[in-house]
Amino acid sequence: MFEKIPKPVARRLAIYYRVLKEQSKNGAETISSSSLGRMLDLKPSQIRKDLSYFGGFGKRGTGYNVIDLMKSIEKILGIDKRWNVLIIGAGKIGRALANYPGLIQDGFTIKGIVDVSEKKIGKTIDEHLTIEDVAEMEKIIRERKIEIGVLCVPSDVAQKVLNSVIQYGIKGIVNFVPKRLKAPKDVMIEDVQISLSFKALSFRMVNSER
Amino acid sequence: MFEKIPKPVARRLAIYYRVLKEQSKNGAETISSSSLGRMLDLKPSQIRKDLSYFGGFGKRGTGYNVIDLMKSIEKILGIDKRWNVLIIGAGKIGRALANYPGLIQDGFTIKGIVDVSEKKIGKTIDEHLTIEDVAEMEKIIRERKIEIGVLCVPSDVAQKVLNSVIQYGIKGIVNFVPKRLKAPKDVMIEDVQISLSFKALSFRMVNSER
DNA sequence: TAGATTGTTAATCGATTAACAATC
DNA sequence: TAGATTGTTAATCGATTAACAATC
Repeated sequence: MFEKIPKPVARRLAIYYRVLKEQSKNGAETISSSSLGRMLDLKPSQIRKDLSYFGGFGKRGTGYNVIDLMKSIEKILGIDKRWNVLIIGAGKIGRALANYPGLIQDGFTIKGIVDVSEKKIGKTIDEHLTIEDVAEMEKIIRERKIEIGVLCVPSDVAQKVLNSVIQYGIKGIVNFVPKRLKAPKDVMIEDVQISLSFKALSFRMVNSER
Repeated sequence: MFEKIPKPVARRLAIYYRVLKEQSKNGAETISSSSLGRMLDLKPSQIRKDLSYFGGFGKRGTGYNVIDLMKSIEKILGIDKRWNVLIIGAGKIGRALANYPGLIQDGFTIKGIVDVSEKKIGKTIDEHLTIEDVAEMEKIIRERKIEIGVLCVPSDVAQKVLNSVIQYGIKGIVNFVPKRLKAPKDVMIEDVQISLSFKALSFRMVNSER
């Protein structure tokens, strides 16, 4: 029924979305695949193909209506609704994400942040989120209808913590832990591995003559 | 002369490196592509192929010597030396990275963090890094021989800041700004786009039936 | 109608994988 | 020698791109 969608497409849609949002603020009414391509250094045909997996959003001769396409991509990406998010681990990264405006703006609501450390529990982040006890996690997940967990715990406990949150019903994980985690296939994991990006950069800097 | 190396290889090497480091701590002496593959959910042939771009590191019948392979990958990735890093922008993300242990351990030395805000300049992060004035950036980059800049500034000034640091001689950028930045091709940019990962997760959660 | 731009097909390019001879 | 595992080739798979008819 559906044509298979290449993996890189989702991320590119999110990139198109970002540009469209910006363009709509600037008052642009329409945009063509070639102008979008120029802004993003992508081939126009790739943009058209990416969109074509989900429908025909453009008008021949004119291009795409900025607002309409933005709304359509919002639906495709599932950010036309808000997702309830729990941050697990109040270390540096966890706390930095707690009020990350990029997330809050685009459909993600941080409903809580938990940690094990006595010292951290009870502390407030930017006057509106209080670090809670990880022991309360099950209750928090169920009562606040948490759908996405952001894993920012030490590597050695990551798999254990993941197993718990999955038991409590979470279906999506953004994983900041530098470790391959196992989960049932109905649980989606997206890895954000900052230190891999640094190493990839190092590699490119060292091997750039090739 | 050299066979072209597929883009995903650098990141996988960094992943192999992580596992090898772990394994060497556990006292493992050798590892085979199939056991590594099992741990990482990768095909053994992919691992062997990835390594083969850079040499023959294994011994037939036995596998790879853990320490030797680790050292070899360190060289390939360019993390056998230390890189001097400047964090540009002392917002949440910038400050979180300032003492990120994952970086410090694996070859990256944070030599400074700068910001424009009067309020932030002079403040100390974790008792060992002081936020400096972005006006000092040129001096800092030249004197401390900064090679890598970590861009954590607001989107609207990102390209301008990037242009400056490139002028000051920086050759590598880890970009946390959600924007496509332009740079001469001898300057390497690695994008870390956290909000794209959240959107990609949302996409997968919504479209998982497909 | 003429010009612009889409949506889609088919060709190309790039990455992964299976298979197996080489060899420890 | 027999068993294990590499390094490498060739086949397969997946993603991108060019090309163009359709159509606004």
